[in-house]
Amino acid sequence: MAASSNYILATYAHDSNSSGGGSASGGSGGAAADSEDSQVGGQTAQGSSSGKRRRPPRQKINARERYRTFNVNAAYEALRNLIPTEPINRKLSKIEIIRLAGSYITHLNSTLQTGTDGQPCLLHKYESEGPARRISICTFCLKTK
DNA sequence: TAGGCCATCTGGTCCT
DNA sequence: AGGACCAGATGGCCTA
Repeated sequence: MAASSNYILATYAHDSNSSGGGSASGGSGGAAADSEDSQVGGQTAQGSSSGKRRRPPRQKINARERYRTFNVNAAYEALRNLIPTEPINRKLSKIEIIRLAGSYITHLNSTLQTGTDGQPCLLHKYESEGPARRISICTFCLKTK
């Protein structure tokens, strides 16, 4: 990740102050990289009789979007670092990060409410709802210490 | 090989 | 007008 972050910052800086040229397409990735596609007119263009309608150049916009995505990923990483897992460096997908963060917050809240760290979620649910109709298992309650 | 996950591009919309 | 944000499309990588 570190390498790619440098890459993103570099390409963002580059694309921001240069207008032309370099294809910024990194290794992976999808659609037509910042190419001449940013000037479309031509053949399939809608209508215009005199042809050659130029779209605004996309390089700068694409670079901004990459930089924005980079920041989003940095936030995911920061959030991920707050979630205890076993093993500690286990790879989590983005959706897992969000879901686990939610249940971890719930777990911490239950710990605060009950004043115990021994299966607080179960206890909290019991205290607030009476005898539970459904037993829900909290991942973080099950963790061995 | 199918499915999940991800990065990137792109066009649209909203905001400053 | 330009930037931020978002969602859809696309294609690559990885794993079961």
